[in-house]
Order: sequence, then C-alpha cells, then structure tokens
Amino acid sequence: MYLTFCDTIGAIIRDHTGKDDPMLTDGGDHADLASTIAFSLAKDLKKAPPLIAAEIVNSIAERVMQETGANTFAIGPYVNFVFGEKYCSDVLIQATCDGYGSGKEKPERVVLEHTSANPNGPLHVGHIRNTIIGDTLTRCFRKAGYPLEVQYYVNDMGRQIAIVAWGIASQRADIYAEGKGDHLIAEVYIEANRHLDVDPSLNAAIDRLMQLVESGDPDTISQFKIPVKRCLDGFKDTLEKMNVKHDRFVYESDFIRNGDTEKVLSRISHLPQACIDEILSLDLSQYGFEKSYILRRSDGTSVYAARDLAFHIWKGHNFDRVIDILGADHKLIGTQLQATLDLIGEKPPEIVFFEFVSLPEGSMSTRKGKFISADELIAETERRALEEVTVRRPELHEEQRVKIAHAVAISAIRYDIIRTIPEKNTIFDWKEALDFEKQSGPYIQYAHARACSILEKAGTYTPCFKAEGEGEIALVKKIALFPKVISEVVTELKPHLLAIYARELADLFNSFYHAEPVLRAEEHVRNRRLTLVNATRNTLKEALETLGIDALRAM
RNA sequence: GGACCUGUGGCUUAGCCAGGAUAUAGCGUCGGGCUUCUAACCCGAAUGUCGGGGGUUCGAAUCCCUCCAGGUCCGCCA
Repeated sequence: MYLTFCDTIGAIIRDHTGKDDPMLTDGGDHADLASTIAFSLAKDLKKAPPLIAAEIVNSIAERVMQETGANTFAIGPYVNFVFGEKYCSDVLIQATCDGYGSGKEKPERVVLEHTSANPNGPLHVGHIRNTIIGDTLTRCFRKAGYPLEVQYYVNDMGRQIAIVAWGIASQRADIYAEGKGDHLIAEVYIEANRHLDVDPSLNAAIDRLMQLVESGDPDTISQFKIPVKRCLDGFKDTLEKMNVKHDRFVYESDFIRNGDTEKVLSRISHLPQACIDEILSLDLSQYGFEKSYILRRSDGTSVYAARDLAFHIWKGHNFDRVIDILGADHKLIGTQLQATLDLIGEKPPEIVFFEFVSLPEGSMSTRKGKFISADELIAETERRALEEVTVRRPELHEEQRVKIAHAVAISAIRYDIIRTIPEKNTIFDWKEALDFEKQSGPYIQYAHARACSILEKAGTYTPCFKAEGEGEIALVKKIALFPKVISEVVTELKPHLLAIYARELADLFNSFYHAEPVLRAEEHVRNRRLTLVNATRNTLKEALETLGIDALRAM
C-alpha cells in the first residue's frame, strides 16, 4: 500500500514538474511522505524553494487527494503528504490476512551460499554472523516471492582438512569417539597445528596428502571424508538449533572429480592475461588488482580459488541471481573471483561481506583454540533464559518452560547479531548477548505474545478496519511499511533493516498498549482496537518468522 | 608501504551509497508509573566538536581531499 502510494504520488509530481526524479523522502515527524523537489527546481525557476513548494501544492493537491486520499501541504520548502483514512483501512485489511508482506511469486531463481565454514572445528560466534545474515536474507527472499536454494559449500580438500586428516593419523585419534564431531575435530586440529608450528618439516606430509586427494587416491579420500562428515554433522546440529537449514551441501572436491576445475583452468590458460610458468596465475591489473590471482601450484594441484571458480560457473548456469555471504577476510579473493568470472564472460556473484566478530581479548582463531563456540553461546543463553522464564512463569511445566527458553535464547542471539550493519566490526559481549530487554529479540517476541494474549481474552469480535487517534494511526502506518522493508532488504541485501523495523513496530505497539485500553473500551472502539491488535500481531509474527525467530504465543 | 571497512552522548547503535525539516534508538544515570488487557513494559529529564582539519553546495553525519585511530587483507592457505 505504501509503495503504491509512493508510485502514484511520484508520478503526479513527475507529470507536474517534468523532472525525472520526484525527490521523495521520508516525511519524518511532519508527514508520511515528503518531496524536496522545490530545492532542485529553485535554480531553473529562479524562485525561492518555499514559493515553489506552495505552488506545487496548489497544482497537485486535488489530484493527489482524488487518486490516493492523501492530504498535500507545504511546510517551508517541503511538499508534504499525509495519508488518509482509506490508506489506513486498506492497510488493516491486508495486514490481518495470513502471510501479510509476502510478495507475489517471482520467476527469478536465486542461490544463496552462507556459513560454509571449514570443517576443522565447531562454528563459533564469528561464523554465525555469516549464518544469521545468510539465513535472514534467505527468509526475506522467500518472503518476497523468490524461489531460493540455500547452499553450504564444503571445503573437503583444503590444507586445513589435510591437517585434520594427518592429525587423526599421527595422534591415533578415535574419529568415531562419542560426542559432537565438530568439537572432536577441533581438538585434533589444534593439536596438529601445535606440532606443525614446532616442526615445519612435517608440512611435507600435508602437501603429500593434498596431492594424493587431488589425484583421487581412494584411501586418502576416505581419510578426508570421514572427519569432514563428522564435523558437518556437528554443524547441522548447531544450525538446526538456530532455525537454520541448508537445502544442499556442495562439496568442493566434486569440482575436481567432475573435471570442471580442469575445464575452467584450461579456459583461463588461453587468456592473454594468463601467466604460465611453474604455476598458473592471472593478471587482473585491468580490474585494479596489484596481486596476480594464483590458480595452480607448481606441483600441479589446484588452489581453492580454482575450485571456487568452477563452483560459481556452475551456480551461474543454474540460477539467475547468485549471492554469497563472506567474511571480510575474503574481500580480496572474493572480488578477484568476481573479476575473473566477468573476464571469462560468466556471471559474477553478488557478495555480502561482513566484518569480524572478535573477543575482548583479541581475534578468534580455530587454529589456536581461541573462540567461543556457537554451542557454548546457545547453552549459556538458554540457561539464562530458563532462569528468566522460571521466575516469570513458575506455574508452567518444565517442558514448556524449556521450550520457551530455547526460543527466547535463539531469538536473543539471532537478533543481537542481525541488528548491527555487517560492515561494523564488533566485539562479542556476553552482557549484550544475554540481554532480553529492549532492543532484543525477546522484546519483540514479548510484544507479540502480549497481542496474542489480548486477542485470546477478547474471543470473537466484529472487525473494524479503521484507525482513530494518534497512537492508532501511527501504529497502522508502521504496519503499512512491512512490505516495503522486505523489498528493501532483498534489493539492497541489508537484513538489519528488518531487525530495526520489527523493533520499532514493537515499540509503537507497546506505547499504544499502555496508552489505550482495548478490552475495556466501549464496543465500537473495542472492535476497532482489537482489529488493530490483530493486524499488529500478524505483522509481528510475519516479521519475527522472517527473522528466523519463533513467534511465541505466550512467554 | 598499498587496498578495503569502521569511527555518531559514559557505553552500544540507526541514518551515509541515492545531501535537505529540531541526528535514531537502547544501556547506564535521574524522576515517575503494576488491586487495571503479560512491567521481558510504559512515560518524562539530563547527556552530542556526528574522529580532526580543509573543500564542494543555498544546505554536509551524508559527497570530495587530507590526517588520526581501530579492524581486515596483501600466502603455490582457505
């Protein structure tokens, strides 16, 4: 509804002024929508902006009212629009329907890759920033109507995995030991690196393993495969706890076995930018890269970048839009990948880069065993959440309390991570992660539960799709923005916008809740407010689910 | 040394790409509000050289230049 109104008003301004851009902007406290077009016309017309604004209002107000029911007026140089009753009632009708905010089905197929952590230790609080950005975008794309496949790209043949395989053999570790596989692998990996640091000559054994696995040696392949699988099983456990699921796990080694890597390397070797001596590398200086892009080692084995090219060519052929979520450490290699694909006429991926999460004592390192695992984070947050639920709802059965605590914990974790823009590097803070108040997931869940509770107590009522008074109108107008927010997230790849929106919607609902009685109001007001509570409830539910957070009905 | 990202009240943070109305919220501080629809809440107050300096513009947190600080990268690792 909001977007439709913007389009209509934009077209009217365009018609009237002849300018391509109607200069629409948020109206802030003054209006629902505003245009700063008077500033840009000032030079041409040689008139003061406030004068121009007044003239524009005079000429378009009537047509705007006719087509949208919005009020047009000027404050100084700003042309302002305030939406009217029809807008509010249309919004309420839409927002009380199941699936509010969903876009119509789009033909464009999207593939999104996220997490893709190396299987050499458990997911830690840095990795899950990737996971949560990726999963939230996934949910937004699906909400917007795009068919989307989520992939996990498994590095099952890199140096790190060779180190794990070597570590298992040299430490005689029991790869089938009980416990969570990813944590088990981390122990082996950390210990193996300790040995390699002490005696670098041991690296020869790692190199040998990498040659064997690339040449297809069956024993080495299974030596790699078993720990990778154990680790991945651990990842899947952790991801499931966070409401995250991948549609497909794509194995890096497949692009060696099916010959795709060889094919792309051969294509590249014929390019004028290719440099072939002992190694194969590519000169990307035309794209502004100083460093050449190395694709094959002198011992003939391929590097990660080569396999990644093959993977992305495959994705580009099977999907219309390719999106990767990558840590800031991949910026160079990621942009080199984009440039190379562009050079050979393939579709480069869109990449969302996110900056690092570090610990107060410094950056995390799986290799050095310096990290807080996602499992620890979840366990601790659940423990705190259970304490909280037990204090608040002692009458509930333990099973029920545990269930709520889990949903609250995941909500707190996911929200804490997604609310910050990806470009900001953050320091992990237990106090913030365990905060269930205000700018948190549980705060939004609570607003939803509160709305549910009111509606449950109300029983049946006659819906009334109207809003009256400041608080009601502000709330409806916020509800109206939900579809716009989803579409912004998808076009700009900025999932934090949804997090902020959901919190602001909860804020407005809480203010409304405290200011206006619902159940105790006289009948026609009660019906109207119950309809509004229901619209809010539904919008909060859709927003929470799109954030990957359970919309609890009680907490 | 070079490249990219970040720097907004004591702390955390939105706005920056597409410049425009008194810069967004939270935590913390101070003052209020639960026999009344779930207080994981609400209402109010105080707190700002938008890292520093230049420039462009009628107008800059936003664009350009420069400097400073933090992070990341610059491997025949991934």
